[in-house]
Amino acid sequence: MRLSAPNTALTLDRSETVMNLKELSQNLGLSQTTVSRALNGYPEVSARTRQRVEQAAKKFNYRPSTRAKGLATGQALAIGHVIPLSTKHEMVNPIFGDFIAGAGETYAREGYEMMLSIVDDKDQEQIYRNLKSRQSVDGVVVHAPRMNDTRIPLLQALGLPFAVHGRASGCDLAYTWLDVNNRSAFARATDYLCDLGHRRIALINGLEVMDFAHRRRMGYAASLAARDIALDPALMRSDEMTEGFGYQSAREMLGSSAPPTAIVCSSMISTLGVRRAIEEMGLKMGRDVSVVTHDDALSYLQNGGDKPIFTATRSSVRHAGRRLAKMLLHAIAHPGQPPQSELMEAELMIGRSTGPAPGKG
Amino acid sequence: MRLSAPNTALTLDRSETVMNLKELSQNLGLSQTTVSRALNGYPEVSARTRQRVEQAAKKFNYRPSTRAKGLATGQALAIGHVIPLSTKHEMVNPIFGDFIAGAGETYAREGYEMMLSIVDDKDQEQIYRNLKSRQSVDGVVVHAPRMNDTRIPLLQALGLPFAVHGRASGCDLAYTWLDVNNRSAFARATDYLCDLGHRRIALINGLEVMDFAHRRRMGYAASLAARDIALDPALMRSDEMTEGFGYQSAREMLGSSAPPTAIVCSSMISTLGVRRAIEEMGLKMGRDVSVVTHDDALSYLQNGGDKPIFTATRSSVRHAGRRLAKMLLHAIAHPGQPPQSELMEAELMIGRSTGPAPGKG
DNA sequence: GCACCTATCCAAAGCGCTTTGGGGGCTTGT
DNA sequence: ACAAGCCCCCAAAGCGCTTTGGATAGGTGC
Repeated sequence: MRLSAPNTALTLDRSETVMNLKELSQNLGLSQTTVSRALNGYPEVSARTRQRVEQAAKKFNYRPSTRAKGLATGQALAIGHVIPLSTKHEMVNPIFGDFIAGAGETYAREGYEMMLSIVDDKDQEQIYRNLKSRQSVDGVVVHAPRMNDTRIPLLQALGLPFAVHGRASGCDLAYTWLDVNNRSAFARATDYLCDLGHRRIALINGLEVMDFAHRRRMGYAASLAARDIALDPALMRSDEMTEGFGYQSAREMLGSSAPPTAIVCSSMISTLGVRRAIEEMGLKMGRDVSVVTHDDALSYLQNGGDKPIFTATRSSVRHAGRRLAKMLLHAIAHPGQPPQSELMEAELMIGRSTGPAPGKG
Repeated sequence: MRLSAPNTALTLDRSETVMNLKELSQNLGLSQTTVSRALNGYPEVSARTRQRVEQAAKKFNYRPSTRAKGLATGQALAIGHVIPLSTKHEMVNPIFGDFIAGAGETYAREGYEMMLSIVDDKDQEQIYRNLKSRQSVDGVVVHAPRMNDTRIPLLQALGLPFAVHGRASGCDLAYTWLDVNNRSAFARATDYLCDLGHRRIALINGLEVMDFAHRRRMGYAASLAARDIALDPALMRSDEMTEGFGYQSAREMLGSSAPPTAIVCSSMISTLGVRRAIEEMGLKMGRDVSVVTHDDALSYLQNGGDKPIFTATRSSVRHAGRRLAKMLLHAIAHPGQPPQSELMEAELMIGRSTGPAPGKG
């Protein structure tokens, strides 16, 4: 016997069937053409008729089938997000949640859907070809671009509209992108530490095949170079930004014979590991070791308010999602126009994790 | 004047055009029927012809249009994931990334696509009705069920196949679900602490309108009750599981006149905040304060290997994603069958964050 | 009163696929 | 040699929508 919840009793029967345009128009005694036009805001329909149609549509809970509409119009009203899966740790970048939440807001507002594929690097090309030839999306967002990323020329060749979250150094094509100014952010972070008297400044970075990580290192290096501080390979680490990586790196570097007095770290998550290492070693963050991190403003990892825990270069990845989605939809709606791009400056927020270099206060 | 039609724009070579069945079959000198059958593995096609067709399809990079195929078959070959956005902090649950990575694996293997909507609670019902009437998905995954969750009867009434990640207490309908045994996990965690001599054990829990959080508290309470330890409201917190919440709660409770000697925490993220509080107060985790957390085995937050940092009840949310996706696809493929469900036991991993109660070692 | 608009509405042709209902050839059995 | 039986293949209908190219009716101007 089927149990019935409060309001389901009557709906169970009719519920399985979905009303279509034909039925709706028969119901109204109108042609499909007129009903379609009424609902899509065409002018060839009298106000009275339009109102009747809209009421009936609401009453019968009618909404056009995406598939049929797409087939007829040639649009998918969907955007694909292809999220690369880091093969090494099978890691899904923790920022995707927030980025996608931002993008999703925009899509919802514009009537688009979001299609997600999480794929291994080796399958990337196939996926894009699939998306194109199956025509399941009107465009795609490229996540986590690498240096000389091959996806960009591929998408351009395929003629599938796309927008990149970040940029790809070494790729001189024109395309739609939105990026944080990683270079200047990390230069400023390093400058700030230098100004506090630090000379041995470590960099705990993401994988440097990733474009953002490469740019961050450039910024870091430029800042040190400007003060004639030589780069010390022993103070530079680069890997996937897990908590464990931050811990491990900090632990090793701080335990070495020539430890850094400050650390610049590429991710809040890794920074949590850095803090763990610092405290485990009986040091005090902000006094014995200064830390600057990059903060993507993730919803579950707020870096304090007035007095942030960490000094950080801050840029909301969620906001980036919203913006980039808009840019892509714009590009899709105006195919002729040259691609837009946007470079956002991160703000340097001074928190409690930095202080004068030991012995220089 | 009409602007350049879609395929005449700045057409980079041939790329803009996508081959369709008609062209492919003309190219082969076969009917669409035969080509379609050849590609879909029907037996009415000779091996030789099938091979010819497959080769041509590969050569021309032909793949059937999802829309057209869906329209013809009535299937969407897509699953919807509707992710509720916590209105309070606009927070996207950090476990979604890993869950979705797991589910995505299954979908990819079975030829399904994943459709994501991130929506405010108030729009939930509309979204599900939309998904149903637009027929854009064959089924949906319900995330983050609450107690007496209204989505379950709604989906049942709509006749849209669904699977729930978790369960909804108070909902006595039969439906497909997969859950961790939260109650037993937290009972065991609490038992373990009690066995170590702890009597003042705090609970830092998720929002208790969420079903999982409610069950966890039940487990915690049952364990204490079994030892005649009274519940102390001052030791129980419940909110969204951010790092800040963990910090705040631990800070306040540990700083009170009757502090806990142990803490059970519902999330690794919050636990990082708990650790921060502990260390900031000059206490030592595992000696002054014991901590047990629940570990969803997120890819970027590994809890050590042989000697985990945290004692934890562990259950891979990614594995849950894989499994639940399979169960949903099964339900879709076999509409008549009664719903499956699966209760996974979390394993209790002993780490370095727990030790005998102070003064009882 | 007649030609001419304008305002509304409609029938029918696709969109690209699957699937039904045949229908030619070629092999068998007798 | 003829009918039956297969094996392969095809033409055409249909999925639910949009859109083209009229058609109809009522109002206008002369």
